[in-house]
Amino acid sequence: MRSGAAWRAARLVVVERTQGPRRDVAANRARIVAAATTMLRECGLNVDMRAIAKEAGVGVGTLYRHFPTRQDLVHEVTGTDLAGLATSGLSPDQPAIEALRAFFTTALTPLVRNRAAVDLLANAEPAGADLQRCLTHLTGVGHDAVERSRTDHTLADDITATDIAYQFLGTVRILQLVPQPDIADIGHHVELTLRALRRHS
Amino acid sequence: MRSGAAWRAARLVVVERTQGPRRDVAANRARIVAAATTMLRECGLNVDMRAIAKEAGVGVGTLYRHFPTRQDLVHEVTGTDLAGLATSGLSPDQPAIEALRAFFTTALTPLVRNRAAVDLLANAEPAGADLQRCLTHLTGVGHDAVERSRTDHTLADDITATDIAYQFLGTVRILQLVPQPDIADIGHHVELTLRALRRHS
DNA sequence: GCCAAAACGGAACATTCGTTCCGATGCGGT
DNA sequence: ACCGCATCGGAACGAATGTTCCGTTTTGGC
Repeated sequence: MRSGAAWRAARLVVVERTQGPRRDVAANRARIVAAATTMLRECGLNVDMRAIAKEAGVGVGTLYRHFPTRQDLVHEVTGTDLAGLATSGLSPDQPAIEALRAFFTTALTPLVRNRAAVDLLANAEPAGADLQRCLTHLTGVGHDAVERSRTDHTLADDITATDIAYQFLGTVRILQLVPQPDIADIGHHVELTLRALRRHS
Repeated sequence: MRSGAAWRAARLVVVERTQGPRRDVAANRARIVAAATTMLRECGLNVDMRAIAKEAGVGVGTLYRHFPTRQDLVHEVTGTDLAGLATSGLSPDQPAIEALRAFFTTALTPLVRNRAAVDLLANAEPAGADLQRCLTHLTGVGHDAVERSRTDHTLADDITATDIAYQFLGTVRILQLVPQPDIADIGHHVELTLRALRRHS
């Protein structure tokens, strides 16, 4: 046990951090994010944290200091790829059906190259928090589309906002099943989904 | 250690089993299947084997003697509920689109009350053996439908057998997301799916 | 009732994976 | 160059879960 005098001497060296984080901290964080991005994209949500740490060239302790839980890391990485879904809505000045086509295509295109993001939407437990948040946003978009269709009548009358949200997630699942989907596959399956929603004279 | 004479005496009692399994064996197997059916239906694929054994009133050892791996048990139980999918095809003497409606409805109705079966189809890894087998059967049905449509022209021209299989699985995912789906929900979402496949004059 | 084989129960083992802990390391201010 | 503290690496922990093993119990033919 240290004496009181020793404590006082030690305290003299206490220093305020003048600015920013240490250089190695920032570098490690960047390497972790880079490694996690690559591995989550390629392997899906179920990647071992140890594997990510190893790929990043750091210890698991370092990984957990930056991202206390697995979910924190997943959010950091999938946030980018889900942005097209989370931030965008229907562009104005278009019929409802065309706006939905644009929304679906824009949201799905970056998704299909990211297994983690697809897993998040296609395989998550129906009660999961992430999926619920996503459903809320999608239902909001669906609501806008139904509203818009009240003037342009491009959607079938029996389509609800919820239907649109579910159809989106069903399309995500379908694209997860297509091996190595390309732009044409996305276009085709979006087209089929739109036929389910569109008004047919 | 036993003497040689004792061994010989012991061997005299060896007897051929005249017929059938022991009574308790059959009873235990039945109880295991019953418990597993209930729990898998209600809780989905991720039920603890210990919980199934406990529910059945047997030890885990007994469970594993009857079903060496979890998959064996799952197959035993979901087989019944997937039968409508695995065994049935398109009924004859109907336009392709009507036959598909009947097939989808018949296959989906028993499914939605069985979380394990839904998990198997809606959340399985795209590369999983179970899903691949299912896809094969669905594609076969899809092929028949496309073929039939060559004479009755009730499906859109650009629909392929694969599209039909994917649309079915997309619908399973949608019904998994609907909270407590009833017959009306199944009918509605099947109807939407059929609009994606049907020819629109 | 006796006994050996069959079946049983459930503790123990093995593996996986998220997370925590702590002694070693090295950055940065003096 | 020194030294305290932030940071590091990775062993260790704990929980969940599939599977095995073995001492005990039950069954059924004699």
